[in-house]
Amino acid sequence: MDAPVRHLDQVKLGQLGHSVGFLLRLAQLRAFDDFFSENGPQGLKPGEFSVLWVIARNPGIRQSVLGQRLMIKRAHMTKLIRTMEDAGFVSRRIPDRDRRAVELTLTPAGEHQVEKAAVLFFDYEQSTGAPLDDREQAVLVALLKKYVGLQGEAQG
Amino acid sequence: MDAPVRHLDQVKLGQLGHSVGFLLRLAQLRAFDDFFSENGPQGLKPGEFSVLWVIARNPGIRQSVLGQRLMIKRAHMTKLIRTMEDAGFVSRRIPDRDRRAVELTLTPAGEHQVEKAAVLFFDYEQSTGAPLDDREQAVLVALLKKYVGLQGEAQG
DNA sequence: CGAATTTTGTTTACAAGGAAACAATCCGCA
DNA sequence: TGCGGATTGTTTCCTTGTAAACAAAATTCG
Repeated sequence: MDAPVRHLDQVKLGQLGHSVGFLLRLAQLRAFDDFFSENGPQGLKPGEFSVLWVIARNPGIRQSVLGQRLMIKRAHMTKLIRTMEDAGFVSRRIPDRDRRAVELTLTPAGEHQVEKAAVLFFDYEQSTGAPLDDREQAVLVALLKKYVGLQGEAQG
Repeated sequence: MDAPVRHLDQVKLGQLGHSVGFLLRLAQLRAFDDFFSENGPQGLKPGEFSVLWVIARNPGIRQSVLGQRLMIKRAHMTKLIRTMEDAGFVSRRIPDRDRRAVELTLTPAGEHQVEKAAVLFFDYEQSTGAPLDDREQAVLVALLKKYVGLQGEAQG
């Protein structure tokens, strides 16, 4: 116990190894890495996919509501939407009732893109060597939903 | 079902609401927000704390090993360590056996800072209105550990 | 009505983090 | 010994995301 730590599994984490916040960060990085090793860097990035996916299920959704649900800040959402608009995937509409707002819908190209990407996005989660079996993964999902307050939401 | 979605809990997430990757992102943001609403923006940031904490428990740890364990990329670790060094919390030492490497230890000021911050960091997780009870939180932690491959590691 | 406040989105400036190229050192092996 | 490759850390550049100030429209409430 005298030589400096030089190997990964000698590192002592103490309480940190039991910290929800720390483990969440590691887990997210892992999920991210898994995703990118499956689906190369081509195609939609996770954030872009989630935006298109939610617009597809909620046509005409307001930009602010979309941002709140996905926890994307307004400043960032502006850039994200502009990128998707430039790519020809979403169209913006200013409603008459509230001319500050922006209502979002997918273009046909956007619809097509989401369909294609959805297969990759939702398949990799199961197929990839996720170290959890189905039961464990279900429990994890349930706990995370409760943690983030996503319980009785409309999900259809 | 005709008017555009304008309220948060009307938003339909579909499969996305059951996605581990998506939920992990939301959860991490929530944990982050919780932390910053408890402990103001003063003091150590989460990344800085984790670095100091691990150095405290593993004096002389190499910068590369620290980065691997905390999943911090080398380029970023360089900046983090420099910041901590400038703050007077960390000292760097080039060992003779391998003059590429850097061995890290805390200064007395660094030790003191970690002690002080640890209270905040580990207390907020329990105390804050975490929507999970103790049992649920324990299960969540266990599942996350398994997910990230943090099982038999030394944690003392 | 009409001034103060709030909401919505954009812009601008910045911080956090990652990718790639680089320099220095060490290791393997003929 | 010495050359090729791997490791370690740094630098530079770029992407992602945030904070703050702003503009325009809507809302509140006297």
